[in-house]
Amino acid sequence: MLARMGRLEVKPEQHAALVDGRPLSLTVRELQLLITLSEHPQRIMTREELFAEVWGGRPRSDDRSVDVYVSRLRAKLGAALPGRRLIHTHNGIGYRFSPEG
Amino acid sequence: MLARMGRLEVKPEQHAALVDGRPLSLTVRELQLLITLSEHPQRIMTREELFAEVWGGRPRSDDRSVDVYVSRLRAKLGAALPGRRLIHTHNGIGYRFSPEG
DNA sequence: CCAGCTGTGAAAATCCTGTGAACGCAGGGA
DNA sequence: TCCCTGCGTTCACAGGATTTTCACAGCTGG
Repeated sequence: MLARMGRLEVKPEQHAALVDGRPLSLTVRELQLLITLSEHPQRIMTREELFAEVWGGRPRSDDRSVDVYVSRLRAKLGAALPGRRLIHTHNGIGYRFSPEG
Repeated sequence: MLARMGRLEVKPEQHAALVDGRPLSLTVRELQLLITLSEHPQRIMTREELFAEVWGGRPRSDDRSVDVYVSRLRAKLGAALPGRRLIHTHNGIGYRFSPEG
């Protein structure tokens, strides 16, 4: 379970995510979220699915944790890979990880 | 309930429609409409039928929602599949989804 | 005590939806 | 031919819904 997509590498067993070989400084939650997303490339994942994988259980109906962590993750990915948008929003549904454009 | 027609794939349970494996960015309504149409290929569906499936209930007599969303859907499908017309108009009746030409 | 992580609330930004109206097009009749 | 009519297509917009981002307080480990 190791993934390389372009300049990004995700290594769950090493608790690491690398860009051009350099580790991103992600928190545990951010890394779990990135791992979860990257394990299902091009697939639209609902908030419920993401929450279940990263936090466990079901989110409160008004829980915004997933959104907040997607935002934080985007900020760090965006800093390391300017001009790329790896995580796409699907309004009313959830998020999709797209390693290639 | 999964449908593949040529380069187009409709996956209701994943809230997704793919062209060549890439998700179209459709809104919920657009996707519901595409799902409904694609579940009845080659069949002419009236506005009333489409409205009932996508919006629920009956449309006002002068409601243009179906037409507007067919137009929006065509625009996005046309962008992903140039030169193809998947949704045909049947004047005075409704619309027909035709995956093959 | 300090530094960093976490989740929550709320404001700001963005997107979706339905509606009215304008536009285009084809057919019929004068 | 020209005008009118009916119908479908598309544009524009306002209101509402959803997402993004920020700030903050609690917590933890050093």
